[in-house]
Amino acid sequence: MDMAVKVDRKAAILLAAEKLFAQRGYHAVSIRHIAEEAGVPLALVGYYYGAKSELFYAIFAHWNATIQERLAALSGVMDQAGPQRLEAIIEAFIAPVLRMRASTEGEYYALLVARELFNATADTDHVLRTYFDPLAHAFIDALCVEMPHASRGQTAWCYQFALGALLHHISDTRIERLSLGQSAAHRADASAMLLRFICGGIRAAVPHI
Amino acid sequence: MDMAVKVDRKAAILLAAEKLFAQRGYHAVSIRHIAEEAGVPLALVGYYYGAKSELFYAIFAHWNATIQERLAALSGVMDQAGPQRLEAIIEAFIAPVLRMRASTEGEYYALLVARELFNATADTDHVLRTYFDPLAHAFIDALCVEMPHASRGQTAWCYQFALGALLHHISDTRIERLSLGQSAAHRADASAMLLRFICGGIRAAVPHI
DNA sequence: AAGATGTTTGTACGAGCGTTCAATACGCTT
DNA sequence: AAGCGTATTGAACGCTCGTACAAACATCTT
Repeated sequence: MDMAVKVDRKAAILLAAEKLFAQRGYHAVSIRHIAEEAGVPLALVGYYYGAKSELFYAIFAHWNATIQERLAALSGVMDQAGPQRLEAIIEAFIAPVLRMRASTEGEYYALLVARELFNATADTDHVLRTYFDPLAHAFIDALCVEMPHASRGQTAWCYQFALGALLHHISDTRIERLSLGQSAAHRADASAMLLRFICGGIRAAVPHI
Repeated sequence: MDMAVKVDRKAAILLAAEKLFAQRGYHAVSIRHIAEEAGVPLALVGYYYGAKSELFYAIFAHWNATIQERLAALSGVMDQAGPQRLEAIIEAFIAPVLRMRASTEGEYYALLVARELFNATADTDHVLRTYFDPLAHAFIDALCVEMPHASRGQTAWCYQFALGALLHHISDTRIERLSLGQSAAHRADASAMLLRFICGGIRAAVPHI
């Protein structure tokens, strides 16, 4: 007669870890804090995920499918050529991230990625290399195909510039007060602006033929 | 007869804190670690700087003069108009940071700023508002003057995109392996590329008249 | 010589950390 | 009912953390 649904406590722990790691950073969050957020006893965290670092890795392993989707979307774009293909490539680069950031399920994962991709330390280097280097290489490859006159060094720089703009946009908390409250009217346009910013930036950064 | 020079241990502590905070993040660094890096006993850190958070604040207070210099350089640029003034504004925005990142004195401070400006948490919010919001407002103001057809919301977005590209470039550690070793030949051009990227991005992001 | 002022140090405290483990409760097949 | 593998729990371990403090030392004025 208990109306309470059987909740997946293992998933609740992962979700709580995602949220807290994203908000405060790995080292600022304790396992006790995660357990409290998830509503489970302390020892259950270790029971399911082992050490704290393994819990951290489990978050990225859990979302790995979304990276595969992004790779698939990119190769779909590269199958056909066209005058606006750079826009399509960048769209495939930023749209899934922005969508995830706006969703309730992936909100904190997107924030966490922005955090950890940006501040690469010795701890997070493994995650970066395993999950995100392939993605980066795929997009840089695409840029090289799209702009044959550019060297890989140049396209790699462009990718990093674009990634920086995207990630900072993802984890931004200042736009409201920097725009003196006038950004709310344009928030819906932010994705389109970012797309134009990155494409225009790339075209201006690489010397034309 | 001691040949050892009298070293400024207070400065050594600040320098060590700068380096370690920049490399590993505030919460991952202990005061004992800082003391060891500076070559002083543990208690001396607290004697000079008080609590750990105050040591953190002291770093930004110490470098505050460089922010004033950046503000002065910007207002110097805004004094005269011209067709390439956007380039001059962005140059005033990124050049001091890149120069500082390349120097031996300011290397870790630049890294630390990139870290903490990006990952704004409750801890660092005070630093962000006190030292870097005025700088951001000044550059957004300049962008509004340069592009009167754009709203402040739009220029604020542009500023954030540009800041993201700059900060990620500052703290980048992946470019070497992402470019398959071909970036070294272009590293000297990185500043110029970033300048063109940001200016081209801004011009493409905001609708023309 | 004596004292005052600022530096330096070893040490200790309480709190919180990650991790472990034996003990218990549960859900299922036999 | 008994057995068994999984889930769950409270308690404890050893350790490191930030911070405080009194004692020792240096330097300089009186």
